[in-house]
Formats: sequence, C-alpha cells, structure tokens
Amino acid sequence: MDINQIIDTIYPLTTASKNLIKKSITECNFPKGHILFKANKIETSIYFIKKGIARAYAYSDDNQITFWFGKEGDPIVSMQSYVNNQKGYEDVELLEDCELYELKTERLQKLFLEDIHIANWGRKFVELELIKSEERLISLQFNTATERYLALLKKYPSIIQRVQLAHIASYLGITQVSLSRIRANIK
Amino acid sequence: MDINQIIDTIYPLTTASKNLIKKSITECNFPKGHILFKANKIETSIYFIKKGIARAYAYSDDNQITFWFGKEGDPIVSMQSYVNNQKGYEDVELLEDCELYELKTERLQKLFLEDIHIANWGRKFVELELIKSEERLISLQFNTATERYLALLKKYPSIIQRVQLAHIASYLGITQVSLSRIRANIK
DNA sequence: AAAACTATTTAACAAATGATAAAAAAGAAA
DNA sequence: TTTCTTTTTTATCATTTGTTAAATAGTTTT
Repeated sequence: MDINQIIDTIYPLTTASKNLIKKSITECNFPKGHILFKANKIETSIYFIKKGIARAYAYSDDNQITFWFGKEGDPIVSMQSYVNNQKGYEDVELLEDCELYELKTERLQKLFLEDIHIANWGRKFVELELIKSEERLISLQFNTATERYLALLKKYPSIIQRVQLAHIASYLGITQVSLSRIRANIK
Repeated sequence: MDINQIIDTIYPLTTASKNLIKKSITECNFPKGHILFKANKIETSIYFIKKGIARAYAYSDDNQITFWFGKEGDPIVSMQSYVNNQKGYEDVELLEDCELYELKTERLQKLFLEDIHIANWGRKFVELELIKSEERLISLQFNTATERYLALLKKYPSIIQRVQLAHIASYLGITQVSLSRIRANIK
C-alpha cells in the first residue's frame, strides 16, 4: 500500500504538513525471517507496511506467543518505545519479504511540537490503534476460541494462506493442538 | 483526585492551554448505581473520576461482562464515540457515589484544532490509554486466570473491598464459580 | 525419487473451566 | 435481634483446553 494512502487514511493533512512527514520517511526492504524489533530494546523507528506481513510475539516461559499481525497498510510500532521511550517486550518478525516505510520516532516527535496538523495526525494515529486494541480485548474476553477463529477468518481470510497455524493458534490464545481440533469440528 | 493533577499527569501544558481545558470542564455528582453511559448511544462527553469507582460492561447473550474498571484519576471514555462519533457497545455503571469532571467531546475536538499544546495533550492522553489496553490484552492472552487474579490484586489491592467478585470474575474472563475456586486454592 | 525436515492432525489422558443447583456467609432491612 | 435479601462458596457433572506423543501431510534437499 502506498504511503500517501496510508497517511491520508489516518487523518487528512494539508499538503505542506503531509510533505513534512513524507520528507522524514524512507523506504527499506527486508527478507522473510528478518527480526525487525528486538525485545528489551528501545526501538527508534516506526514502520508502515507497503508490502508483506509481520507478527509481534513475546515469550511465555519458553514458547513464543504471537499477539499481533500486521499486513499491507498497517503500522509496526513498539508502543513502549514509541510512547514512553522504554524497552519493549516484543520481537517483530517479518513473515514474508517486506517493503517498509520507515519513520524515525525522534523526528516525528519533533514534528508533533512544530505542526498542529501533524500533532492531530499523530493523535488520530494512536486513536485508531486504540480502537483496534479494544476490539481485540473484547474478542478475547467475550468470545470462545472457536468464535475468535471464525472472526479472524472473516476479517482476514487470506491469513490462513500466509501465516502458520501455530502462530494463529497462539494469537487466538490457544495451543496449536486445540486449534486443529477446532478446525476439525467446524468442517 | 484533583483535576489539575489529572491534566498534568497526562502531559505538561502551558498555563494558558491548561486554562482553556479547565474552562471547558464542569463538576458533577451521581449516586451509586447511576448508569453514566448507555450502550448503543453516541456519548457526547468524557469524564475524569475525582472520587469513586466505575465499571464498563457489555452483554454476551444475557449476562453482563465487565471489561473495564475506573478509579480516582481515571478517565471514563466510550472510545467508539470519542474516536469515531459512533455508538458504543458498553454501559458504564458507577459502583459508588461518584464525583466526576465532565468534558464535552465536541468542545475538546475544537480545542485540538486551535491549540497545538492541547492537541499533543490529547495525543498523549490516548497513548496512555493504549498502553493500558495493550497491557490488559497481553495479560489475557499470556497468563492463566489465577495469574491474572493475583496480578489484579497486586496492582489494585483495594478492588476486593470495593467491587463484587462477580464483576471481577467477568473482568478476568472467567465465571464467578471459577473465581471462587481459584480463591480457595490460593489460601 | 528418496531422505530429511517442517507443519499439521489425531489420539489418549490430565487439568482447568463452565453450568447448574444448593448451601453457607455476609449485609441490609424490619 | 430476627428476617429477608444478596453475595460468595461448595458440590457435581459436562465440556473445553492443555500436554505429550505419534501419525500424517507437505516441502525442501540431496
């Protein structure tokens, strides 16, 4: 997805303000398997996905638990780094060869203080992330694993082709064995 | 908690900007049991809790599921209304007699467009809510019911005295019976 | 194609949680 | 206090999910 569309979808900007943001953005490519964010590190950039798919995971005891997927158009952010300048608890792994837009956090923070339109764009950016986070929270708390699986399929049908079931299972809050059972019962 | 402290804790403002916000805030009191937000309604205000405690819940089939608690200093926001001007899915019930600060959303939106400091205050406000939402998401996805219960107790010890176990159980994503069992096993 | 590796499913049993009903405890009202 | 109501716990059984191991399916390498 093109950077213009990504920026515009978040919040409409004046041409001047939009150019200020775009001047701070660079493009970069990474291969499948690349670890973009490392846990226990302060991340200094946020990214937007032009092409590809990624996941964020953290460890519980010895096993990875995926708690976020991102696809074309989605932002990749370590929120603890972005908001509090603190170490994040997650790795972000690219699940396909990816084309990304990179934006330095420090540069963006500066723009927030200088340009009111960009400040409101940044406000809206986080507001939209918050809505997503709340939706996911509600889904985890209100729905059964089977319902969550069906909802994920409906919202994002191609994820089955693009992501291993083990990652999807942990995203749904269950084991891979349990997801296999659920899939067997649905058919 | 005093409104000055609440505003300052979110993001430092110039005196002028802070006064602009404060001029838009009114105080109001409601008795225990008052329903502050109604589901399927566009809420036109956000609140901050000066004194008291509240919960947000939605229905799953016929039973209420609590997914948020707010106490002194916390904001009360229907995010769907605040962000998208759309109907929310939650009721908010006051669990004690409450003293609240009220801020009209429309008024705040106007300030966001006029004052860059307030725009950044509003950005920070949502960022902090997002961090909380992510923490809760991780807790639901990574930890067992027992671990979530112990974490809640640790983070907010007095909740046991102030809130019924039925509400706490649904907040933890389990039934009240299950929470009773967990409590029995811990001692 | 055969071998090696990875991903997914199935099976068997254990543990955790849900559902329902009843008992006990705690609080509120008469 | 006594009664009435609400809240919390306990008991029983059904269902779901976890754990471990093995079997199957699918890919990649040689």
